[in-house]
Amino acid sequence: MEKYDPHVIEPKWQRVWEDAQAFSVPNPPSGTPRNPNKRYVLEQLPYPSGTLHMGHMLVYTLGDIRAHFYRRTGHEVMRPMGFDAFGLPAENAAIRGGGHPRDTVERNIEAIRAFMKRVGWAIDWDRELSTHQPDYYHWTQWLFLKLYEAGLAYRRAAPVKWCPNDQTVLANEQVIDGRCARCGAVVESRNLEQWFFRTTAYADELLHFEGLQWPDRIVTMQRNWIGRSEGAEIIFRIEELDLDVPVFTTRPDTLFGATFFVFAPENELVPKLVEGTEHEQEVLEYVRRTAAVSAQERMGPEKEKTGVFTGRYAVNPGTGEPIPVSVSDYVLMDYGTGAIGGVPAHDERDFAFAQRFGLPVKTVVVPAHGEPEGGAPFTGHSENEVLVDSGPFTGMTSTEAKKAIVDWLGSRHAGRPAVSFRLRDWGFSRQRYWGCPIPIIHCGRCGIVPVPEQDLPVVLPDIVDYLPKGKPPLASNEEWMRVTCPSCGGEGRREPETMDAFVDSSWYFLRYCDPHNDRAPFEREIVDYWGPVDFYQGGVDHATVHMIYARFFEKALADIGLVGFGEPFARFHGNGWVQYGGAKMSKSKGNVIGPDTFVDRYGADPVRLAMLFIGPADQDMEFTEEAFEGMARFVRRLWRIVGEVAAADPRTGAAGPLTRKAHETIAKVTDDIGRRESFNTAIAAVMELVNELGRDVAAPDALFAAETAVSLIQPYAPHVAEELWERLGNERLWEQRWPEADPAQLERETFELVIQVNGRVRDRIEVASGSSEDELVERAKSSPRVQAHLDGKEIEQAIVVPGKLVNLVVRSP
RNA sequence: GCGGCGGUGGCGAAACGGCAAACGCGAUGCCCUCAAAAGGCAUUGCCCCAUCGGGGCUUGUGGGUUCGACUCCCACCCGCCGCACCA
Repeated sequence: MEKYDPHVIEPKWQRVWEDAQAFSVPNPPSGTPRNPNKRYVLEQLPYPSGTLHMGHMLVYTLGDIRAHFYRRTGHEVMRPMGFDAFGLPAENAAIRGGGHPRDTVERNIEAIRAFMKRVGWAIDWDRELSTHQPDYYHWTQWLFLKLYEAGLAYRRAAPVKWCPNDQTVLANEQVIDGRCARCGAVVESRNLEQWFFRTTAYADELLHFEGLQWPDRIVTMQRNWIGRSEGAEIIFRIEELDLDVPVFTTRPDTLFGATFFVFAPENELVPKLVEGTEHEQEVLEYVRRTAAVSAQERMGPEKEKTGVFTGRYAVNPGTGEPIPVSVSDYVLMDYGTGAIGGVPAHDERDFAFAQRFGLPVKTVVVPAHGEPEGGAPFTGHSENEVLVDSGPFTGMTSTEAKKAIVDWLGSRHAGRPAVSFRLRDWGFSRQRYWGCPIPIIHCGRCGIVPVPEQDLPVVLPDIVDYLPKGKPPLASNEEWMRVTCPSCGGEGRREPETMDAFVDSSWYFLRYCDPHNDRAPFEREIVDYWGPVDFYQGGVDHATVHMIYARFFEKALADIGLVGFGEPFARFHGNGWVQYGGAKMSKSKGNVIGPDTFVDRYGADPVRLAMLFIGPADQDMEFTEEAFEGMARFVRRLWRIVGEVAAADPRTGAAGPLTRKAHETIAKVTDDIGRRESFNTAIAAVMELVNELGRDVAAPDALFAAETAVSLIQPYAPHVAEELWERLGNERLWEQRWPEADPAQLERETFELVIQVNGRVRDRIEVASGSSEDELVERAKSSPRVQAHLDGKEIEQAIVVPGKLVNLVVRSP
C-alpha cells in the first residue's frame, strides 16, 4: 500500500463531494410540517478582514463534526456559511492596505472560501451570503424600517462615546476601560443626533433563559450585562423652583440618611437650577469641563471626587429637611434618572464625596447585634441590620424598612417601587463609510421620512475617498445625498450614517434559511421550519454584545409577526482561546502562524483532529508543533493498520474480542459526540480501538473493527476516512448510517470485581457476570488480600455495586 | 469589590459519587537500517522493601457530607475571564 499522502486524497474527495452536492440541503416544499429531526448547525460567521486563524480552525471543525454526526444519525442538517463583511475591521484593513473596502473584503472572502474548501468543511455553499452585498443589506434596511414602524428604532440627541482615532461613535460595549475596543485610543464624550434601537423595551424578556441550553457562564454574563436592579424611585422636591426630581435607589431603607443631593453634569435640569444665580458660571464651567474630560479619567472608584455646589436645596422626603444640591460627574446620566440622593454613611462613593466637601454623615442603619466592623461607610442591609434615627421606621430591620418606606412614600405621592437596568438602548449610528446605509431621508418640511420599501435597497455608492474625518464620508457625496422627499416631493437629503455591523449579524441566521428570496428577507414558513439554531458555536467574546442584539432582533421580529419563535439560539457552545507558540498570537508580536501553514505540512485531517484532541473545546488551549506531529502519526498509523487489514486474506467475520471493543467504542464515541459534546475523548476512544486492532490485523473480526474505526473518525477526518472506507470495499461513507452499538455485544461473561475495605481498594478478582450480591460478597471475603486487611475484625456492612465493586465496612480498631 | 471558570504525572489531559492518571506528547532502552527519515516493541506518577514480587502514598490548602469524594457542600490560597463610580 502506498504512503499516506493527504495532498492527493484530500483534493480527490473534495471533488467527489462537490460533484455529488453532498452537503447541500434544499428547503422543503411549501406546507411541509416541521421536522423534529432537523438540526440547524451554525457557527459565528467570520469577518473577512483578513484570513482565518487557529481559532477559526477550531470553531468550524466543531461545527463540521456536528454536521457530519447529525447527518449520519438520521437528522436533516442545515449547515450554512457566510461573511460579516461590513464594519470597522474590514474598513480598517482596507485603509491599511490602501484599497477600497469592497476589493479588500471580496479578495479575503475568496481566500477564506478556498481555505474552507481545502480543509473539507461540509458546508452548504448554496446558502452562502455576505452582509455587504446589496441583495443582503436590502433586507437589513427593510428590517430596520419594520423596527422603525414598530417604534423600536428612533433618533435622539445623546452623549455618545467618540473614538478620536477611528472618528466614530462607539457603542458602550465597544469601550473597554475607557478605551476604544478596536484601536485602544482614549474615548471622548460628544453630543450627537443618533439612531437607537430600543433594546431596553425587551430588558425583562431578555432575562428569561428558560429552555435555552447555554453554559451558566454565558447566562451569567448576559444577566450582568442587562443588570436588573430592584429598588424605588423617590422624589426629592426643590421648593424654590417648584421642581420634583426623581431618583432611583436600591436602598430606600437609607432615605433618612440622605444628607445631600447630586445631579449628573449632563442632566438637562442643571442649567435651570443655576440660571441667573451667582453659581451659574462656576456650574456651567464644570459641566463643560467634565463633558470634555475623557471617559477614562472620569471612571474609577479610586479617583478623587469632584463637583460644585449649585446654591439650591432639595427636601429629603423622609426627614423633611433641606439638603444641599451639587453637580458631580460621579453621577451617571445614563443610569437611573441622572440624579441621586447622597447617603454617605452607607455608600462608598457618597462617602468619598462627603469627605471631600465636608458634608454631614448621618448613620441610619446599624448591625442588629454587635458593632459595625471597620469604619464608615457601613453597607450591610439585610434582616441582620436595623434602622436608627429614621422616624417611624426606627427599629425595623433593613429588609422590612425597604418595603415600609416605599409604601409610606407612595401614600404621599413621593415614591414608588421601581426597576432599573444597566442595559442601554443600542446606538447603531456609525459615521463611517463601510456599512449598511440607513434608509432614511431628512426633509425640511416632513422631517424624518423612511425610504419607501419599493425604493430599497439604498445602495452604498462607490466613493473613492471613504476615509473617516469627523463627519460621515457619505455626506460629502453631494450627488448621492440629494434626493426627492418621498412624502412631499420637495428636496430632501439622505441619512449619511451607516449601521453598526452588529445589525447585519443580528439576523444573518434567518437569511441562511431562505438566502435567495428577492421579495422578502425570508419566508416565515421556511424560517420556522429550520429555526431556531440548534447548535451555535463561537467565541465567548460575543456572549454579550452580538448575542444580546440577536436575541433582541428575534424577539422584536417575533412580536412584529415575521418569525414564529423568540429565541434565535437554542444551544450555545463557547469555545476557548487558541494559542500557539507560548503566547496569544497577535499581529503586533509577529507570532501569527496561520492554520494554512499546518495544513500544507500535515494535511487537513491531522490538523482538524489535533484542534480537538488537545483538550476540551470549551477551554483555552495551547498548541505546540508536537500536537500536530502526534496527530499526523496517528493518521499514518491508522492508514497502515487499515491497509494491512484490507490486504489480509478474507476473514470469517466471526465475533471475537475486537468485536466487543468495536461496539464499546461505538457506544463511547456516540455518547461523547452526541450527548456529552466531549470531542477529545471520542478521539482517544478510536485510538484505543486502532491500537487493539493493530495487535491482530488478521483476526476474524478485524475487518469489522477497521470499518468501525474509520466510520467513527469520519466526522473529524473525513478525507482519510473516505479513502480507507473505499479501500475496505465500501462506498460513500459520508452518507452511511452512523454505526449502532449492539447491547448484546457489550455484555461480558465475567468482569473484574473491585473489592474495597473501608473504601480503599484491596483486591480485584474476576467473577461471573451473573453472580448474585451474596455471591459477590462471599467471593470478596474469601480473597486472601482482603483477609489480610480484615484482620479478623467484624464486617458491619457490605455495599455492593452490581457489576462493579464490593465495599466491606469493618469497625475501626 | 461582585460574578464566572479553572488548579490532577515532566507536559496536554482522562475519570459523568465507585479501580486516579485512559488517550497522547516528551523521555529512556531495544529492534529495523550502511546510515538517516519513517516505523515497530518495551518502560515511564512518587516513595519504600525487594529475586520473582510486594507494600505504602498521591488530585492547590483546611474542614464537612457519604460505606465510598478528583467529583457534592463550606472556608481559604493561586491563576484566567467577565462586569464595575450602575446609586
